[in-house]
Amino acid sequence: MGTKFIHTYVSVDCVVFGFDNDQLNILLVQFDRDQKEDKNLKLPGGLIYNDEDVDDAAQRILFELTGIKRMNLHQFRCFASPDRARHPADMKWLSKAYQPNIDRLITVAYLSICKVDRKLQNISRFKSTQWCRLSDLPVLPFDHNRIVEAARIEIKRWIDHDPAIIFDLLPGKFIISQLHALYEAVYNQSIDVRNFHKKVKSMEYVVPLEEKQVNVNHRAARYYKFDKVIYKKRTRI
Amino acid sequence: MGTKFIHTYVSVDCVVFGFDNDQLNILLVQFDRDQKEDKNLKLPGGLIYNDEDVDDAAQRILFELTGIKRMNLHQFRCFASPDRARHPADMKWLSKAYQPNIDRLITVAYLSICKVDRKLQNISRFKSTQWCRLSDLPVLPFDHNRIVEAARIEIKRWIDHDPAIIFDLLPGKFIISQLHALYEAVYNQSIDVRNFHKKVKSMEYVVPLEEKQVNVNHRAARYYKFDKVIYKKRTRI
DNA sequence: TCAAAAGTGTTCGATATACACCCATGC
DNA sequence: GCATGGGTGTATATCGAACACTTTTGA
Repeated sequence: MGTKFIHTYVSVDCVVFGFDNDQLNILLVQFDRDQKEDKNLKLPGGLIYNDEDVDDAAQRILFELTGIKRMNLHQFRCFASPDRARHPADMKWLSKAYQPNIDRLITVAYLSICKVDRKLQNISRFKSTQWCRLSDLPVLPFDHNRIVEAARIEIKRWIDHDPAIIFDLLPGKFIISQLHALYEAVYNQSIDVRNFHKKVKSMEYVVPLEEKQVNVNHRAARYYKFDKVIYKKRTRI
Repeated sequence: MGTKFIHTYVSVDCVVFGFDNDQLNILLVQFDRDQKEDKNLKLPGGLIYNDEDVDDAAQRILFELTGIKRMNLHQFRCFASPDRARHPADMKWLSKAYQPNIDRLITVAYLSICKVDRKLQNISRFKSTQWCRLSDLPVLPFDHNRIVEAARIEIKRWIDHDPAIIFDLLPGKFIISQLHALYEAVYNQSIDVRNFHKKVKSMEYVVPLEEKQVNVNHRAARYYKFDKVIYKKRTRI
């Protein structure tokens, strides 16, 4: 009976979305699975500790990676295919990074978002972090490509459930066209500009600032900011 | 390093909803954790095997419990608090049911639904299965009460995402008032009868039958059925 | 004829969609 | 003055919410 049941390590993997150049990006980390392979990028993640909840592990890993203490994050799925960690190159990396003979590993996937202009402080064991456009994502190890696909679907549901989180993808001050492009990127469909302006006007928690763009060779756009306090009041009603 | 990372068993737990007497019910199993405790009810679940995906484990456990081959099911959350399996009574039961010294156990929770009038064939190691009204759920072991709470929230999202699954809670032929009561139970709010009839008429996949109630001491209600084929056509457009 | 549940329509407000032109700015 | 992106309003369709009475049946 003792060998019949799975007895396994558990990891968390985080899909951190950012927004830049009218595109959704995700945060990848560089590791050295095999020097011959060109990029060695993967989703940030790691094994959870004894006496650690998975939610806490995800927070910890994101903190180590970005320096951000309490990131907004959202668990969305456990990936546990028996084959997911059996590619030889992946097993080799696991042996080196953790310990030998890990032939199976289940992971709990998290979704998070982060402003791309935020300065990140990487204190993790990964060499470097980098933003990568969702549209030209490389082939990732394990089932990380599948995890990203699932995350793309999940982020819509998350934003539908709590519209405020979309503003975590933008800088503190933003112009309407950025917000517009972001909505288009998240929902992957084009949105009429006039209707979009109307929609934004109806969000009283998106407040216009006095500041406008400078030195642009077209009409300067007004900056807006997201007002958390107004938002919270609203949603309680 | 070897003892730093969690190395654990993994279980699945299933919250199976049924609908009866205008109420949501869930399927519980009886086990014998401790003869002194009165009921010994818990959520159906069990450890996953080596070489088994969690989704497959959930299917297997539900099959053993109900005899149903491919149940409609939906993973919704991993519960992994370090304390969740540390109540002495729970640990005692784990030792007996599986093996000694399980002090930590993470679980992946699934949601499923089942017609309560369906004859269930329990070939699992649990003594018996029984439907229990959600409104008078006993105190359950582990964090099963928390899991049920999370499932109540999740079932709304699931139905919003795929309206067809609500019909899995009803018998093949049903009357509008049953469907009405079901919606009220799931969304936990009262719904105007007239508006509800209108809504049902707009669902062309809910088709009226010739058959009506007999021997009721009030106007006989018409039976309806859910037409899967029409539903699938619709949603593709 | 009474009790009990079935069944039926209209109005209103809010929300989403479709659609095209002028404005400000730097070069 | 022109290229570039910023910003604006109206009309229509759709959807959800509110609201009360008549019908059928068995006892």
